[in-house]
Amino acid sequence: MKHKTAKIQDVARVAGVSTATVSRALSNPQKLSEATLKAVSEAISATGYRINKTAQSLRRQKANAILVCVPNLGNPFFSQILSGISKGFSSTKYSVLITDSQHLDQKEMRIIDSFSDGTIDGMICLDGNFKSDQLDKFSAFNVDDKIVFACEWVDNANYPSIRSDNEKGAKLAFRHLYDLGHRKIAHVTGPENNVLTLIRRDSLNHERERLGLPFNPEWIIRGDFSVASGVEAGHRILDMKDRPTAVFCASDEVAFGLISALTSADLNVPKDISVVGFDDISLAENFVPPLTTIRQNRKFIGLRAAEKLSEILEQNKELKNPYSAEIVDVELIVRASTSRIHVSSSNTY
Amino acid sequence: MKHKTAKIQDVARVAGVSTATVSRALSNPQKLSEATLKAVSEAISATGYRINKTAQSLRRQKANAILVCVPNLGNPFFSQILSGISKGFSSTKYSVLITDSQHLDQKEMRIIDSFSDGTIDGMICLDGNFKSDQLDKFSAFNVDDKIVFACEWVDNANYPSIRSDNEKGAKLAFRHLYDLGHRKIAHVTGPENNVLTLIRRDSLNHERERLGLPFNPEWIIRGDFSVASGVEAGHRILDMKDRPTAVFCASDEVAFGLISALTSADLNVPKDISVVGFDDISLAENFVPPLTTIRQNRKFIGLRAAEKLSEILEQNKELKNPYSAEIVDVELIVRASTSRIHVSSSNTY
DNA sequence: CAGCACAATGTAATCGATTACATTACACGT
DNA sequence: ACGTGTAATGTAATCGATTACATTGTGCTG
Repeated sequence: MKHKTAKIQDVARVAGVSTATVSRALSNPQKLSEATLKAVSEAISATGYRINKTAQSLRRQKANAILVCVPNLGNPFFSQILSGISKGFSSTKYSVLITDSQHLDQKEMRIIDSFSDGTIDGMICLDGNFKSDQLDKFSAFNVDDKIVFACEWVDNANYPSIRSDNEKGAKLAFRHLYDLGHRKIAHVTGPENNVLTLIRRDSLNHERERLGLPFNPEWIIRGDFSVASGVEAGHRILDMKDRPTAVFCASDEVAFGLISALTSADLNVPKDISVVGFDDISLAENFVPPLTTIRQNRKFIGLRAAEKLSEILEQNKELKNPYSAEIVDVELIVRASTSRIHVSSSNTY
Repeated sequence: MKHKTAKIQDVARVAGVSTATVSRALSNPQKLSEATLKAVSEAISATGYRINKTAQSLRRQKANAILVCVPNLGNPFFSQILSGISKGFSSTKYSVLITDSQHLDQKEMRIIDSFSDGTIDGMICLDGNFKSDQLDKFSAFNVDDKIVFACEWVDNANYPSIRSDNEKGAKLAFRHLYDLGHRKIAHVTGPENNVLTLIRRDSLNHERERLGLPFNPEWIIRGDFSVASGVEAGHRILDMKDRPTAVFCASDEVAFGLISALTSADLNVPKDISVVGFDDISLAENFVPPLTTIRQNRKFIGLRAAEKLSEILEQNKELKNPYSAEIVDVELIVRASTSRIHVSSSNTY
């Protein structure tokens, strides 16, 4: 028994009104009399009517859907953000689409296509890796004002964004190590062309200079936020003649990899080397040892990004500050992977 | 300079043909002459035409979108599956929507609504927690044949599914511990109403009985796949008078929490207690100690689920085996969290 | 060369909801 | 009693692509 689902015509017939009235009952109920409203609502129950969103979208020229562009869906870092975004849209009429931009060539054109074929109304972009010619295309196709960046962003481009206070995070991490007596502090960065890599590294270098600490270029180790790059960095550090006494990692995963490598080589964290992460992913608290790290409120960032995009899409008049970057506070979480510098491991200097 | 995007009418005018011809050029090029095809394709470039998928969907009565229902988007376990699913659909015309079913009441009706309002054509469900009355609704609304389960599934319900060989996984884990000399083997389960919990626990119990090992009901500890429940289980084990010498955990996260709790209490894993996980999430390899676990190929499961749903949605004739469960092989990955039983920790028995 | 098959293309209805504009009816002021 | 404003509702065009059916033209057969 397969019923063809009822359409607005059927409801109209059953209620004894026109389709216009049924439509109004749904979107402008205050324009109708009590009696008609009741008749329509009964007809809707009677027929089991469900609105057809495709027809509605076509007529209204609005998809009621947004896209989340994730640099790498397989990376658990993004799941919390996604969760926040999903929550932020759960009480709205928007559907949430996802796409993995990692191995997507011509990603900017794919995105533009989704806008121009009417699939999406807006986008939250967790991927800050766009070149200026790609952004120019966004402008050329008039989609640039329907994009919000979250976590990552693009420098020198006027897009609204929600992001952590990375500068403060790096500074907190560095100061924490400094306050524990560490002077030889290494840093495992993110990938080279990444805004987060830059801002965290710059903030760290700035603090180091300000405090007049020694600098050894070897101590800035290229990573890519992954566990594997942490392991790799661990091996590099083990090989150094002038070993740092503490390492600030650009992500918790890097810190895990690093600790794993150091531990396998019979070094003790934090006794021999202190390690600080960045993110405070759920496992950080129960790593061995529990990881000292900078907490980013990823779920909140996702939620706010969703709210911000909603505002933009629903706006009737101009927003006051459409292009502002909203900076979300971070927090130093001290656990057991850092400790006061051990005498034997500190060089005189 | 805001261009109204060209529609099929515009292309038709520029190419000097009818809209029908343009449409055919796009979907049935073999029906047109070389010359017209060329004219149309030139007109398309000239006008910058992009098809309007909303109009296409309305006319074709097909959304070209699928929904992935995730029990908890914030749980990194699902990110790999999502990544596989996304990859599986990346070369198709389907968009991928996501929804978090965790705190969604009437989730089955929300899903049915998405089907009947034309938002989606099919669904991949990672959430096996549906009661039979909810499934009955799926049948009543004729959407039951457009759903594929992945990882989890529903017992006694005829849905296609892709899932790991959980039975074998539990058996491999148990046998591994047995072969290392362990006889007192505990198990931290998943949440009570979960199919994975059941199948893994049953498989374990079955092996235990088969091998005639001692059973202490205390050794079956309720968990919920989370790190926190692993920590909790760790405390329970520490309090036992008759401690197990090895623990098989229903997930890697549980194993991490457990190891973390045991280590904090100055027990050594694996020397004092061996621990096996399940999943082989990316961090397992670099935990301290590296975790012995059962590898599930989550990305592959996601990919296959995508392929299976595609087949179902594109089918013209009946599929041979629409309701089959596809079982994906699992693998025991031996790392450093398990070891041969230590004499001092083994009771005579 | 009539008749027919078939290939190429056009005409117009259609998918289902929305909404500008038209109509109706009733209330109120003069 | 008549004009006028307004609330409630209806009529029909519209969003943009698809496709059943109609039409045209070409070549081939007997």
